[in-house]
Amino acid sequence: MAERARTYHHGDLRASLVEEAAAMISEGGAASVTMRAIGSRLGVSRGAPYRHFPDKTALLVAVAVAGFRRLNRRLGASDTGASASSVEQLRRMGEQYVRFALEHPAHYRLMYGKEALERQDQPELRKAAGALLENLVDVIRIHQQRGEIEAGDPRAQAYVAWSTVHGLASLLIERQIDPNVDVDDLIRQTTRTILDGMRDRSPD
Amino acid sequence: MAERARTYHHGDLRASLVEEAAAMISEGGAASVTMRAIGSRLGVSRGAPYRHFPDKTALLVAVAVAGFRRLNRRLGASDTGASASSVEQLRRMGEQYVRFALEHPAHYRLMYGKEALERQDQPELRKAAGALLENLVDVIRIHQQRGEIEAGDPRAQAYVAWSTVHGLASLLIERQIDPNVDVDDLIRQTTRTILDGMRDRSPD
DNA sequence: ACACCTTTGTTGACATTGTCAACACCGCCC
DNA sequence: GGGCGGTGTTGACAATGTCAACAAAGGTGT
Repeated sequence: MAERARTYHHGDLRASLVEEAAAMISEGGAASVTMRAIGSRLGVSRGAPYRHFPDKTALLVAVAVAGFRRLNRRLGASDTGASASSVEQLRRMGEQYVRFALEHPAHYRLMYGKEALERQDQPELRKAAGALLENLVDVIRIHQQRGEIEAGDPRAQAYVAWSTVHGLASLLIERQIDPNVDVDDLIRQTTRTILDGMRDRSPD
Repeated sequence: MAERARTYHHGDLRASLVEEAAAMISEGGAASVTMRAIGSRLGVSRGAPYRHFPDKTALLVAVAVAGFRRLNRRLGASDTGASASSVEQLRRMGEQYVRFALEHPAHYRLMYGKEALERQDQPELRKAAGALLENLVDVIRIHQQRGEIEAGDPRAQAYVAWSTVHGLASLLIERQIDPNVDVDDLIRQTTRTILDGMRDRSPD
C-alpha cells in the first residue's frame, strides 16, 4: 500500500507492469507477453514501459523475482515451527514447492529459464533464488541438530533436496510424466525417498 | 550413410539443417538460431528450410529429438552389463546424465524447454524422452531383482531418480549453484543420496 | 531426345516485435 | 507562473518468421 498512488499519469505503472505481465504469463504463457500487449492492457502505449524498465528482459526479471518471493513466502508459511513429526514437516515443504510450480507453471518456468532472460547475470534474480536456498539450508541445519539428517555440509544437502523438488516440478510442468500417474503419490514418494537418503543412520 | 547424398540440389539438406542448428545452439544459444542465419551458414536461402520443416518449431523439435538420442546412447554405453559394484554402476549412469547436460547446456535446455517449442504436444519428442524413461525403468527393475533397490512400481522409482538428476542438471546449467561448490562432489553426493533413499532395507 | 511433373530452392512481400529518438504533457518547486 | 524533470506518445527502423509466386533441377515415360 505504501507504494500505491504515488506517481503521475498512471499511478505506479511500474508495479502494474509487473503484475500484469505475471498475469499474462499465467494466462497465455511467456510468448504472449509482448511490450505492446502489456501496454495496451494497461491502457498505455507501447513505449511507456521503457520509462520503468530498460528493456523487456528487465521487466521479466522483475516478474521472476516476484515469483521467487511468493514461493519463499509460501514455503515459510509451511514451516510451522516444530509441530509435526519433524521430518514429515520438511517433506511437506518439498510438497509445497512442487505444488507452487504446478499452480503457476509458466511463472515457474520463467523463474528458472535463463534462456528467456538472455545471458548476463541478473543480480536481483540471483539474490531472490539465493534467499530460497538460505532458508532451505537453515531448515536442514535444524534437522541435522535434531539428529534426523545426516551430518555434513548443510549447503550440499540443500542442493540435493532442491535438485530433487525442482527436477520433479520441471518434469511435471513439461509434461514429461505420464498423466496417468497419480501426481500426489509421486510427489509424496519423491520427497520421502530423498529425505530417506538424507537421514542420519549413525548408531544413535 | 544410407541417408546421405540421396537428394537434389544441396544433398540431404534436411540432415544438414538439424546438424547445423544443433551446432549453432551450442555455440550461441537457442536465440542465435534464426532461419536466415542457419540457411546462410549452409549456403542456402532463408526459404529453403521450409521445404523440409513446416516451421522453425519443427526444426527445433528435430534437434531436441537428436539430443535425446545422443543422451540415450551415452547412458546405454555407461551401462556396462553387470561389472561394477552393482549400485555404483547405476550411480555412474546418473553421473553421465548430468555430465551430458553440462557439456551441452543449450542443447539440453532445448530438449526440455516446452516453452521454446510452443504448446502442442510433439509426439516425436515425447517418444524420444519416453525411450529414456523406459531404459531407466529397465535398469531399475534389474536392480530391484537383485534386492538392491526397494520393491515397488519401478516406473515411479524411475521418475524419482530422473527428477533428481534432471533437477541437478538444470540448476547447474542455470547457474543456480554456487560456482565455488565442487561440481564433481555435488554430483556424487546427489546420486548417492537418491540411491540411498531407494535402497532396499527389508530384513534380508 | 523430348516434354512434363515433382521436388527443391529463391525472392519479394508482409505482419509482428523490440527498441530508440523526437516530441508532448503533467505536476511540483521556487 | 515559469521552468524542469519525470512520464507517456508517436513515428521509424531493423530483425525475424512466414507465405506466395517464381525458377531451376532432376527424374520419368514415350
